[in-house]
Amino acid sequence: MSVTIKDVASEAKVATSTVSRVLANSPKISAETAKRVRKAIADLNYHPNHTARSLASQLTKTIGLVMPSSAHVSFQNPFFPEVIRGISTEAHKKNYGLYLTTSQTDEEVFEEVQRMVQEKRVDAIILLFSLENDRLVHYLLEQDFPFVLLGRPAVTNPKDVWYVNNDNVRTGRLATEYLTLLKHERIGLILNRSDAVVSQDRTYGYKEALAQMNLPVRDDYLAYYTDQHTGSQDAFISVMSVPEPPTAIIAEDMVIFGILRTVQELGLRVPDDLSLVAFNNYMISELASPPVTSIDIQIFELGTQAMKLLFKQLEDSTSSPEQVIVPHQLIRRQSCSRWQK
Amino acid sequence: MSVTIKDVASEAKVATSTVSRVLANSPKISAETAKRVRKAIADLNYHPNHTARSLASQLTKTIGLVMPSSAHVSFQNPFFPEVIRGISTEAHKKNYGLYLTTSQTDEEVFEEVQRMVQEKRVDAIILLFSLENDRLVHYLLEQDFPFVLLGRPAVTNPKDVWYVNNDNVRTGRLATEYLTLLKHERIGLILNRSDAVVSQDRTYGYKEALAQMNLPVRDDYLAYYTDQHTGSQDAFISVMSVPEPPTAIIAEDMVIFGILRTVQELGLRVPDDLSLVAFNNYMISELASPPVTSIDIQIFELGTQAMKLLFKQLEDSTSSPEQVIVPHQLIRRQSCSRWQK
DNA sequence: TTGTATGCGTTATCAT
DNA sequence: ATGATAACGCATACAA
Repeated sequence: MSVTIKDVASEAKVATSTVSRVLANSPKISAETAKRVRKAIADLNYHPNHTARSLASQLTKTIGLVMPSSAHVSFQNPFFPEVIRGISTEAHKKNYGLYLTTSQTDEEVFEEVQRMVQEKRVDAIILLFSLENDRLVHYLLEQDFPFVLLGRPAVTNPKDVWYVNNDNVRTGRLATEYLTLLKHERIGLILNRSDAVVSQDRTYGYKEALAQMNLPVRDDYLAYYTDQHTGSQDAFISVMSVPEPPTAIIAEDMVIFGILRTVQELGLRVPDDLSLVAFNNYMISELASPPVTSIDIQIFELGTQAMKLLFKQLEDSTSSPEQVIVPHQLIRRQSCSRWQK
Repeated sequence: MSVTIKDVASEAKVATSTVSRVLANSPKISAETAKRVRKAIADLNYHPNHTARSLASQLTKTIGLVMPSSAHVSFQNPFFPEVIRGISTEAHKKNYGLYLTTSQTDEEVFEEVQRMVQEKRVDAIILLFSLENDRLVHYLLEQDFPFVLLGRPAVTNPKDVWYVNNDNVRTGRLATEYLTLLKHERIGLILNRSDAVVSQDRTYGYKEALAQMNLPVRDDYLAYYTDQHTGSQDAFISVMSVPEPPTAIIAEDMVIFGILRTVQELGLRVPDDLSLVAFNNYMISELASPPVTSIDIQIFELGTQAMKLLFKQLEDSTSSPEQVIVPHQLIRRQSCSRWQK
């Protein structure tokens, strides 16, 4: 078998507890013995067993990452890799590990989270998405299990939960206002699954902006899709097929990309015939032709902030929940133009 | 504290070992007591502690996933989310968890892997990429630690390692041959970091195909980038700037996407002025305008196969290494046309 | 079929 | 400052 703390202890002629103290950099240890122990550790190439440590300390030093069910949100969405990169960067600094959970259905996701919690597989959880009536949030709150939500919590008392979010009512409004300033009066909005809180917030902001300009909210200018790949195309086509179709469309980058192609097939030109504003500012919106105006939401930053918030919570579990709103920014490119009928 | 196996044992008036056996579905347990124990488990809402289990059984039931350093391969590459989805699907069936490691530099990646192994944090590892002179493969081989490589191992004896791969010499050749059949004689190849084995294999296949057609291999038609975002654009521009520039380009989907835009800026048309063949067939190549001909490599399948191979290896560690080659397929779309000078 | 006892590799609590 | 020793929660060899 592999070398354990006992081997180190006997090699350095001390007790295991002493070795443990050296490992923990305990101050009350003589420089003398510390040195001897370290030498033994090096000589034997000893490395503490993580599982045994976890059991004794009751800490796994692991964070559970919960992805949305792949049935709904395509893994193709660059949001997740990027936010995980942010989380990972921060977690790494404190030697925390990342445990990833990915399931097909919402039900399976819930079960996996339940297992993580009940089996004490992780110390805390980051939910990478927020849904309306989210069982996960309720469950974790109820279990008093440390977690951070990425997105706005759709619960009765949001201040009870630690979360990181963009102000998506404002991103929705900003996209819309920008287009109305360009004299657009018929603006379509295409978003993913309607039970996503982010979709709801953006819709709300969109409606606010329209109301402010005394423009009507037309339901046939609104579409939600579930499957990003096929659904978004359908949504676009249906929105464009109504009488007096929109002169501008707002949607996520990934969707805009597909739209760009359909637009071309229809013989339309962007931005002359149709203006486009995207959310999220993935790399793709910069590379598209034409480059697409998009609202940057600082995904990496969302990740680092989430991890930071989680550490805060773990350090002092009695402290009251904190929230962070990451700023957004409209990145203007070449997909919008002034509308002249 | 939470409810343990002892609580269940006393509740059901049996020994802890009996409870443990029921949990393990041991055959030598009377239906009677099994029932009583299960009731106690349900009543107390007992769930075995994963850490304690791991320590006693010396099994973590966790697989370590090793991503390439984010400094090199952008996380934006949809390959990773998709392959992880495949791995996850298979892992889920046997109740294995996924531990994710992501680092900035190659050095950090190595250190993280070392820690995973030494601290026994995972039972096995899947390397999601393969590099030339890969320290990781050598290290894991040397440590006799179970792992599966995604890609072709660049070691002296590949048959020593369990791996899943596409035949990338053939994908490289296929892309090239397809273009030569369309009468192209000047074909550019743009790939990412030159120390990636997949890039080397595709380059090899490309050269094979050219040789077969008695076409010269021109170094100025070849370009490698490290940063996908900016580097690939530079690579394309430099390849197109040579005397007698290529009439066709082969590259990864993500890169093709950027190329498509540059092509438009240059006033060229695809496929009339330039033909394009992509590798990997990400969703993006279908949505591009025009839709891009791409070689599908079944990324999801790569993931499931990797996990299956790993399970095989864990079940019988004495068995000799196995390899799986996942088939590829040319998906023809509208980015290629016959060349007529 | 079931119970007893020991081990898994640490940390933490008492002593000294 | 250091050493014994008891947890931590479960699995398992051995007994019965």
